[in-house]
Amino acid sequence: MQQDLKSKKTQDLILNKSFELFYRKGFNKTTIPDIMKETSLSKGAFYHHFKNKKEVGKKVINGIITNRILNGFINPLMDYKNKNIPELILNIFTERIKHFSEKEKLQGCPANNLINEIGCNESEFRVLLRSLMDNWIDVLSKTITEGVKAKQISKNVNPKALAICLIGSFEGIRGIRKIYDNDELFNNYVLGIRTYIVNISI
Amino acid sequence: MQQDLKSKKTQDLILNKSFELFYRKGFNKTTIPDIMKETSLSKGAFYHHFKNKKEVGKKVINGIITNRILNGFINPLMDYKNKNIPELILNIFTERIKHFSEKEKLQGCPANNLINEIGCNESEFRVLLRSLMDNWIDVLSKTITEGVKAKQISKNVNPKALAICLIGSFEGIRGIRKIYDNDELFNNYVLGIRTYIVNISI
DNA sequence: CCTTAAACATACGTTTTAGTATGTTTAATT
DNA sequence: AATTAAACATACTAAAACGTATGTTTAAGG
Repeated sequence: MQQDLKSKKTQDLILNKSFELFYRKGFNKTTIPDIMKETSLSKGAFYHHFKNKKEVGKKVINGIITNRILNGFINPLMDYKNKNIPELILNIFTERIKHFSEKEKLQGCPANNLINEIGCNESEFRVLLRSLMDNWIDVLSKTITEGVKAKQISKNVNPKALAICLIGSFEGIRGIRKIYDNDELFNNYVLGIRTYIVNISI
Repeated sequence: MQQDLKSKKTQDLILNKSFELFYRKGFNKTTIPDIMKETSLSKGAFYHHFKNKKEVGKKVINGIITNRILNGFINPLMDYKNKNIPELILNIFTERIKHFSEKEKLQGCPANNLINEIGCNESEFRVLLRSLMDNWIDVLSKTITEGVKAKQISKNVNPKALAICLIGSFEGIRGIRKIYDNDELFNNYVLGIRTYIVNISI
């Protein structure tokens, strides 16, 4: 049974380092030798545990990347009870952005990077990324619906449309931020979204 | 002098086909043999006219990609006189999206693709893409400012913040759309942005 | 017309990468 | 303790890519 643990540990090491490399260099620019250097393992180890880079990519999406979105942006939406929902949304989409690390500012969103790099070319990645996005959109829509029900948000608002605009703008800005060196873009984004949210709040 | 014309013609051919390939497969996945196959030219021709793929990339950004943004999204903002500016903005950011070709829906925005694929890793690309974005943000901000002056847009609106939110959401949505097969995302985006614009219009 | 240089094409050398095959070590089982 | 299989390491093959070097054709100029 201890062997299973060791196996799991090396697999996780490979997945974690692969994620870091995908995030930093992009999926296509990351080679298996790159991963080996980063893990200090050998090619034999890699091909013993994985079929190829694509399989690693799929597991990274389903594991690390999905968990990042879940922990950072979906789960915080779940416990909306006893909270002001416009405020909750502002917290998630604007307050949080102010505390991003330099790496997160410079390298954007791992999910969005993958979507843009290979979204339309790798059917298996597409499916995984899509269900991730579907889930995010769904949960956010439902939260907004609760906000409307609670009369905290104008009933003229289409919840799914708002959800998609929030997520889309967030990801778009995180992408564009990658070519800048300062926080002006983020600051303006925060301002613009706040105006939007304030205008639809009751 | 006819030789100059021919040279220009082959260079343009290489640049155009390269753009198509970058757009379809991504910059990193596109190889020089790919470009040669597409142009029906030889490697000799390529290296006679260009130093390497990176130089082609820079010229594609400065030429084709910049012109696409200029023609499609910046120049239409220029002649705002005698026009309702909220309406003009809605036209550019929402009406136009409805008439995108299948390719444009599936492959996203060439500029945004590049930004996300190599934005933080290729300093020379960064600079070019940034000045492109700076220009877009600037012109849109000024147009919005005119809208405020003309009392068509609420004076509570921060023009640059709105500009950045519009562009960011537009690019973000064009990216996410790449993993979907239908227009639902676009339709919801259009709804959400319309709500925003209507709310700040006078 | 002849020379020369530009506009290509072809062939080659080198490096990189994916993937495999085979060897070695480590841990579990009998 | 011996066996066996998993967990690696090392060595190798084949393919692809970049870039160059060299050959050939085409067009311009004297």
